[in-house]
Amino acid sequence: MPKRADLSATFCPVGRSAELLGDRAVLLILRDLFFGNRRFDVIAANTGLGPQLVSARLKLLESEGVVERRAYQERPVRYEYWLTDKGKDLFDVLYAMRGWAERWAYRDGETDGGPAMRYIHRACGADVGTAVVCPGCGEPLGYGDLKGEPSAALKAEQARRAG
Amino acid sequence: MPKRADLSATFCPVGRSAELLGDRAVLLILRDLFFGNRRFDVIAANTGLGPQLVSARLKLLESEGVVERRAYQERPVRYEYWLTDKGKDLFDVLYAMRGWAERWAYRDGETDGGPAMRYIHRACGADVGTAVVCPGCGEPLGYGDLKGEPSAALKAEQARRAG
DNA sequence: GATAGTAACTATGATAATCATAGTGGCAAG
DNA sequence: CTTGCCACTATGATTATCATAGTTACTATC
Repeated sequence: MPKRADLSATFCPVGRSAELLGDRAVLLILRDLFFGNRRFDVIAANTGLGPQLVSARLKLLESEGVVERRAYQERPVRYEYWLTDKGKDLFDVLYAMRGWAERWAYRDGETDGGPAMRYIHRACGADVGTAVVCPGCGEPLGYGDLKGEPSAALKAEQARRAG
Repeated sequence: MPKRADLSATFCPVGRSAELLGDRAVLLILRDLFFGNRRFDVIAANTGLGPQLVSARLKLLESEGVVERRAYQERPVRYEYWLTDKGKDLFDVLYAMRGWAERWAYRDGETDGGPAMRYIHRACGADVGTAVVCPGCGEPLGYGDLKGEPSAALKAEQARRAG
């Protein structure tokens, strides 16, 4: 590839987002961060990405202010990666991607009846399906309002990757 | 690059979406399609992508059932690209990306006071800001419910690209 | 009827991002 | 003092991307 064209100059908001989010590695790493995986090796294993790519993307995300590197121990110094407020605010995007995939990206019989990832509204306990507004209580759904539960098939896959 | 790793095998819904959406060119083309640009050359000019990339991605989107190619004239045969239902359902993702960028991706003074792209709820006329539920009437917002109006700066940029 | 124009692509070659695999540095535990 | 853990960096083959130019199939103008 040549140097990838720079979109940060555009005034279009989708273009600006695409500059960061139009990258498979970035999306997968963000997914893991939202899932609560904060360690380098865990992210690398679970995304299936090589360490070089993970390293490059985490640096990028940090420079964009989406991710923050925190030492969780000295001697030897070890780091974890945490989402900043700007990063947490990307939840809506990932949640929309998940909703679309649940509706369109699975063949019949591929999931065990339900969605690949089930979300429960913490406030009222309702299964929200793929809605952006809780079907139980009508509240808008954002980061922190939801509790995710992977299906059996997804759990098995994650266990396989970690192992 | 080597052959890009295949994510379509994963059970994770974000992974499946990322397989298609984790690509700058795909996102930009989708943006244009939602904007109502359906002609090859218009899309190429407005996205700034080379014709080869546009061609490859439109073929991909068509094979994924997101886009449909329709002849709008015979002799010579000319095609337009239309979003399918599966494609239109991606609106939530692009809208979430736009919302995030409006909140985080502009420096002060870069936009002329308002957002780069303003959305009005057709049903009640309210400016929805970056909300997923109309702040005026409380209805959830989806594709077709909104009317977009680019800011002066964004309009100027689009005119420049088209010219 | 030769030339110019339009729309939707395809062809070519240089560049650089990606993957797989292996290796490094700092430290603790056995 | 060897093994293991964790967070990376280094290397080399592969291939996607960009910029630019060219092609195809017509219609319209001179």
